[in-house]
Amino acid sequence: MTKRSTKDRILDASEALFARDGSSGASLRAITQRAKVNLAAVHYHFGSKDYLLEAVLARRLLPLNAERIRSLEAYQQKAGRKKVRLENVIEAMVGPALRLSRDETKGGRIFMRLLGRLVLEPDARVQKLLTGQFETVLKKFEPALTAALPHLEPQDFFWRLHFLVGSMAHTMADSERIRLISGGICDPDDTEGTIQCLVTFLCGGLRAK
Amino acid sequence: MTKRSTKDRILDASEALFARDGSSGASLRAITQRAKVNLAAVHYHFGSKDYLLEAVLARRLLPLNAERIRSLEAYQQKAGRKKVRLENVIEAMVGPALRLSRDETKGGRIFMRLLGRLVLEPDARVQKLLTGQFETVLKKFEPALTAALPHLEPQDFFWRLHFLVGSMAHTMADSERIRLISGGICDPDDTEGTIQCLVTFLCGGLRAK
DNA sequence: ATTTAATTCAAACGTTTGTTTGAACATTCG
DNA sequence: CGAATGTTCAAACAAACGTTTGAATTAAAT
Repeated sequence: MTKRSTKDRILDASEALFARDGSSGASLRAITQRAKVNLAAVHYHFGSKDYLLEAVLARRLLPLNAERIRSLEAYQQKAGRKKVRLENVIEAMVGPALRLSRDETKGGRIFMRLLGRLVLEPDARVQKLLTGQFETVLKKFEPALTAALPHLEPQDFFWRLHFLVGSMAHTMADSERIRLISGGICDPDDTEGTIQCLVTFLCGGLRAK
Repeated sequence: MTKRSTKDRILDASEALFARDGSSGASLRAITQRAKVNLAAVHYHFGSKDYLLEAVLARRLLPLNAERIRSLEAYQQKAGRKKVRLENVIEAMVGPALRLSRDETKGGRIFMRLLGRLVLEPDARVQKLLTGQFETVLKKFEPALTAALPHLEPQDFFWRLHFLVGSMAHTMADSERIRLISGGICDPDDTEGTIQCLVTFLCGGLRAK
């Protein structure tokens, strides 16, 4: 067994503690202690606490969005000249994210909780990074979405996209509450079932009225 | 003009800074400075920083949930012996919350951002307070909801309720991003328009398939 | 093997943190 | 009035914070 590098151990520990305690609540001392690494290693490898947070985000966000786009393009190719079904567009958008959020080997659940917290953090650099990522994805998805929802006014279109993001983010970030409030009826560990349920809900909402 | 009491000034300042910087990011010194109050006043009036946070929450949550239940009961009375329409049940659930979130005189926008942040905070006391509040509301709404959605399996029912909470929370907490990503097309200050748009989307999703 | 560079480490830096203290001030009540 | 209670205040507390430093150690290159 070859043990993980210092950098990776710091990233893993940061992800976990940023998610649990928030970006200001998690201290570098707690992080380095968990990573079994010297305190100064953070500044040596990442420069500062802020840059460390950016690195934690980039490590997961870049592959995720690449996978979303890849998935959409696969559906587009399969559809050939016809337009992609709404269900498939939505699946390409929320499927990869939800699958990542449930993939423990990639720290998914933890990362998604962190992401959920950061959405409301007003730190300028973090916000720029997040909205930048979102716009990249949106630009790729917008044509397919409008094609699948031709009757929708622009105003309703963007609002419903906003609602979609809310449902998706909430489902990814908070996977245990649903088990609690449903009295165990719903199982968030059934990833594909959750995705299908979410896609159905979202398509119903997007097509409403 | 009669100026606000020390306690209220502390609550106002705490709400704003907890929302902006997080519960651990906001320092008591920043809070008391903003409130124009002595540092020790927090401990005198509230006991500790943690109890202060609880007080900030209780001040808004208790009236909000009372208003939700009041609104649902008004619809039930108007419906008489018939069951309440789904649109009205949802309006009673999300309407008061969204109206509060847009009511500047009650610090709504600020409070909702705080609420959005706290949902993912694992602090035990905060979590107990939040889920307790939610369960109180759910218990009142569940009969009306299942009556309006008779064909829905329990599993789908709870999942969709979960998605609903996500859309609602996201819309309440983050009122400026929608303006940004829509290029100004959507106006989050149009409270009633937003509510109607959200209700339509949610009912569409809840009734899907 | 010797030099050079990359990495780790313990220790300390100056701030800022939540909390406590005891005296000063204000208000209320007998 | 004076006693008593409620409230504010400046100052200090120890602890924890992010960051820096310079020497010790390891790895790579010559």
